[in-house]
Amino acid sequence: MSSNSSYGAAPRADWPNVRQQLRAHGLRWTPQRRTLIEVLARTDGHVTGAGLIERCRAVDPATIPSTVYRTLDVLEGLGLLSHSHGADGREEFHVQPLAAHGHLHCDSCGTTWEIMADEAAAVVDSMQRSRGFAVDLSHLSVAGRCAGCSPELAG
Amino acid sequence: MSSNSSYGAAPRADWPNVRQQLRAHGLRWTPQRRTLIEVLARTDGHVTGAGLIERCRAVDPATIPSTVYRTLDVLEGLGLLSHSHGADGREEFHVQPLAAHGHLHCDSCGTTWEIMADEAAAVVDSMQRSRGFAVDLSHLSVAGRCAGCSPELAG
DNA sequence: ACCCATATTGCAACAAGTTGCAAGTGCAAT
DNA sequence: ATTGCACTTGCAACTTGTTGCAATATGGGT
Repeated sequence: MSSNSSYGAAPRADWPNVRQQLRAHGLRWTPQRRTLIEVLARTDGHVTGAGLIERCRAVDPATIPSTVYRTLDVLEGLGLLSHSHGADGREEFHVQPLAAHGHLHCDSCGTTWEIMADEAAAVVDSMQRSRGFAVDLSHLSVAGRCAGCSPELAG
Repeated sequence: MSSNSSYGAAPRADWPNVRQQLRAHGLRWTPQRRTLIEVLARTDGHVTGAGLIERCRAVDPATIPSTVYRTLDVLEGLGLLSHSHGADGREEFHVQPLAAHGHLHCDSCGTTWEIMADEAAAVVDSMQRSRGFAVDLSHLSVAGRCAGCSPELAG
């Protein structure tokens, strides 16, 4: 058995206290949730639902998909993570980093970039002004063609 | 130019000539495609893939899902329609109207609005300038909370 | 330590798509 | 009308999620 001492704890979401947060909401701490949280704590950035299930199975082969998806919902409710839909519509979870952000996805090369708040200000402000609509930046996913793949440069 | 009040039975896609367009691309005209196109010609606005299949079955009960999805891909390739992903990630097809546009979806009340080019100019221009990224407006789907559902007004 | 209310789990069925492949068919040339 | 190529179809298996329900387990109270 490998002693899982400090694994280089990252200052991301407050994983060590998830248990308290769950309890504070009348929710429970279960082995299955512990597994998923262990995986999430090691996760850096984006993951798809399927990817998460795969990693959970590495920890506990008995992992059931529906349980993972449901726990993911709960954790999103607690604000520990958010999800959006990639260009193919598949779910993409994002471990809550220091700031909410959207994504830019190139249909041609498949690369994905993050759009931080200042860059997205254009949309956010515009929708807020013209419609009073509050854009959910963490769920924003913009598709198109990146500079490197643009027709002009590609020839 | 913000006077697009007449948005009714406009000269939508050129359905009568789809056959010619297919042929011009070395593609074929089949009964199954004819069925789907017949349905699309009657369709006004947005539809989900499942919804389209359902309508096709009303015309031809023998309709097979994969065939519909594949034909949809072909038609999208011809530029006759486009698709994006709703807030739940499900596919949403859009019969090509007079202009490409994105969508605004309220997570609270579920209403969806169309964002026309001028409104989306903020994002499009911003991404083009800062990253040389060409946003695909027809695939853009922005989620958030509308004015009517905003906490301030609702409380 | 025991109880109990109810949050969760596991399972199976279902829904929306996607994909590989062999059989079928449109259509342009002959 | 016939032929042939390659575009299409139908089918089945698979992927990603979602949902209803009965069985189980968590955690506060005693």
